[in-house]
Amino acid sequence: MALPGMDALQNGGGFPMQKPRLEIVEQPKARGFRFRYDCEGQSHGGLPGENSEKNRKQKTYPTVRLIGYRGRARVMVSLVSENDPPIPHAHSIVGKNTQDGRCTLEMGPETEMYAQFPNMGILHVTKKKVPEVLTRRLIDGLRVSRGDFSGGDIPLGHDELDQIKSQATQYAKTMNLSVVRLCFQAFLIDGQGKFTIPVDPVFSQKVYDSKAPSAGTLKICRLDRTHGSVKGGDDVFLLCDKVQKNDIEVVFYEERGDGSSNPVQPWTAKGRFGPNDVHHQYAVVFQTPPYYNLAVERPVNVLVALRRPSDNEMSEPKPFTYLPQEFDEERIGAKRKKKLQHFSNFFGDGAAGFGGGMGGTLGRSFFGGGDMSFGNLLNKDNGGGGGGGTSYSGGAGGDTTMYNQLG
Amino acid sequence: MALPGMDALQNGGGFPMQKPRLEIVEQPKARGFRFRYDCEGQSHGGLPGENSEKNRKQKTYPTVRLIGYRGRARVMVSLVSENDPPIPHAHSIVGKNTQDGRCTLEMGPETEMYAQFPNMGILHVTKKKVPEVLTRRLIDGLRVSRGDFSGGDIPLGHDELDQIKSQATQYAKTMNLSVVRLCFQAFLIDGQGKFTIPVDPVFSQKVYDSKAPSAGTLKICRLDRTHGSVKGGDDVFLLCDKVQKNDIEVVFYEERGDGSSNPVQPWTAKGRFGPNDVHHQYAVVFQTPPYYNLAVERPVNVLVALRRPSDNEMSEPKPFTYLPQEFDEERIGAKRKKKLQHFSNFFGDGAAGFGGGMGGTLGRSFFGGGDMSFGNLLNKDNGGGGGGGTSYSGGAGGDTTMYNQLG
DNA sequence: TTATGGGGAATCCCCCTCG
DNA sequence: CTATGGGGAATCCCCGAAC
Repeated sequence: MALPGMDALQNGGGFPMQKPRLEIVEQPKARGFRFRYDCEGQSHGGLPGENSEKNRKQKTYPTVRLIGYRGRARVMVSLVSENDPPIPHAHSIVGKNTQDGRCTLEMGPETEMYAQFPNMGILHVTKKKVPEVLTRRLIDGLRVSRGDFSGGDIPLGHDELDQIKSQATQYAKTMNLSVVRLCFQAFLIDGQGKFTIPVDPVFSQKVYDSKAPSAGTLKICRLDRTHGSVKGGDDVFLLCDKVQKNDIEVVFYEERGDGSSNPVQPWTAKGRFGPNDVHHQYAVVFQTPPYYNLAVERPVNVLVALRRPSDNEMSEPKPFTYLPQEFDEERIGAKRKKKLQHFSNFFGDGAAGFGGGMGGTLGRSFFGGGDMSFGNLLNKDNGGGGGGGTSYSGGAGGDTTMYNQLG
Repeated sequence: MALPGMDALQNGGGFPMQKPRLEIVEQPKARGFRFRYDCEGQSHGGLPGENSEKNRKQKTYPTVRLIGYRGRARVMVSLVSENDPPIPHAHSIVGKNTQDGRCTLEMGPETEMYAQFPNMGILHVTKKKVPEVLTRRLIDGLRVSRGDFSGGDIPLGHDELDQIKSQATQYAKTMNLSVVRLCFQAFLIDGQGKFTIPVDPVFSQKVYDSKAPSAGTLKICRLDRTHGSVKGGDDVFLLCDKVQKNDIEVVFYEERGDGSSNPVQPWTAKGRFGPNDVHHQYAVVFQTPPYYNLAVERPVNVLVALRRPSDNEMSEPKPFTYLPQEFDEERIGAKRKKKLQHFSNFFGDGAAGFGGGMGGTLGRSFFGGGDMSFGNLLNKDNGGGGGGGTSYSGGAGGDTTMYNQLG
């Protein structure tokens, strides 16, 4: 009788042997999920799948499928850095079937070689503990790379330990704690009934901590007016979810509903405001940009949305209507003015604003090639600067001189 | 030669002996000063005096004066609980001349028996450390009460220590960390040149941590309109400093400038909104209340302010102008309506679906164009149609049940 | 009730501005 | 540059609706 693994690898026999591989059939939802600190307790909901329906049913969860193999296998999910090469992330996966920050499930023919991961919470490690946790992760990785699946400690020389610690400290400095990717690794069962035969890992799309100021979901909650002159310059108060004053824009654009493949670049323009018009991260006071065609004779429906330059995220749009100039003038024309003069001494005040912008990036290098073996972890090459050396710069140099739009 | 203390106590001799007492000649400023955590470092400015001018010079600081005595004395300031009986507060005074949370200065004839305390910072202890700090304070107090001014440890029995700890734990439970009072204690010099003769302590008014959500200074930063109909019901977007949604009101009132002693209770009314109209603590969307006299024929200037019911604090007011009804009607009258018909196909059905919940009634909301002389006087009209009954429900099903005012 | 979600309090960090 | 101030990030706590 053939070993189960080999049998499966031959795909039932007859076909040329196909290398088993993991496929992500449901990505984790990129935005809207909140990483939780240890102190918050667990059970605040699991990371949903990309196609999860927010409101009612239709909950989905990250799911992988093993292709080119039929038999027992174990799938392990862990967290890795947002950028390649993937390095273990300091955050942990918590919830059912988790241990040491990873979540492990078994799959087999009875699950059609699918593995779905509901109930994965992401535990947000505190900044202070990042080096400590990373050290542990590196040691774990090293052990596994040596073929030791025991989960126990492994003997490390002083040099090795020091090296790992310094490496962890290095990683800690640049690790972005508001983004992770899921790393799925499968192990096929071997002749001794142990899951030791590794399949190449696959990495999910990025998952952003919804509580992070730089990654939260953009949302326009309220607008104090939904109509304005084609000439622009109307003040609008916009209430929103948390934004950052140097990384937010108000975008006006026209919907192109006349054909899904319309090649015409639609009109867009930015509301005009400065960092000081962003009120405590929750409101923006801006002036409407002019519509591109001042001569329209009928109201024009366009859309307004928030946009975050640093990652190009956009909010759901809200409708806005541009009113023709003529329309305008009729209202504020001669007759009106006469009336107003009458009371003119009672009024007089207003507001204005400016603009700003910024960004941030990340880069890193480590973890041999694209594969997850930690083997070269301790090799000589980690001192050399050759290669990725950029560090996170988000937040520093504010900018009060650049206008989002000057008119 | 008489002892200096006794001499002084007799006030130069001749007069009947007057018991020396401390008098607070400059109270600490009650609001606007921020308590700082240890981790924030010191030197963020000292607690100012009540009459300190915010902007430029004219800085004042808490000051006491010793009455009924002329000679050397030591004045010690410490923090005590907001309510009587005063118990030592867990926060500390930090800065110059401070030790163990207290600030000590000497005074004498050369200072006219005044002592001014500039540069007192208030160190905000963390919640976790409150019991520990209070224990220390109680022990210190006990030592002093035993006449031991050494500052060292004193022998305590097990029972005593336990008692103190339990007392401290008790206090810790109810201590309000966002309010303190200053406790001024003077000690006159004795025959041995030591400051051991106590004078009755005096307590300042309450000092509130400006960073505490329940005690911060109320401030209206921006209003999206400063004019509305005497009939009320106009939507106003108000941007403010941090408020709490269940402890905030928008108050309209008329200034009574016709005599400082006018006994007439002036008109006041409250803006109408629910907790859900308080946007993340930094904005309030409310409807104007009607003016008491709907028949006025000229605009009326009133004031709007934020008010916190829990402590009756009010913000600086902003002006608001009520416009006569007639004024209103002229603008939205028959002539206008005709014009609208012209564009009616752009709205109505489209408007409803399109609007996505922004402001219910579209009828008048077209007329948003900038009226030059009136600013945005007539722009914000979505509350208009429904006789004030409509609540703003932008997007997310606002709370329409609890109103500050239903009128 | 226990998952699930979310607002905001308590704590901490760091920037700008004004001499 | 420190003194003085202030915004907001990181961490933590807890409530109210949905099961």
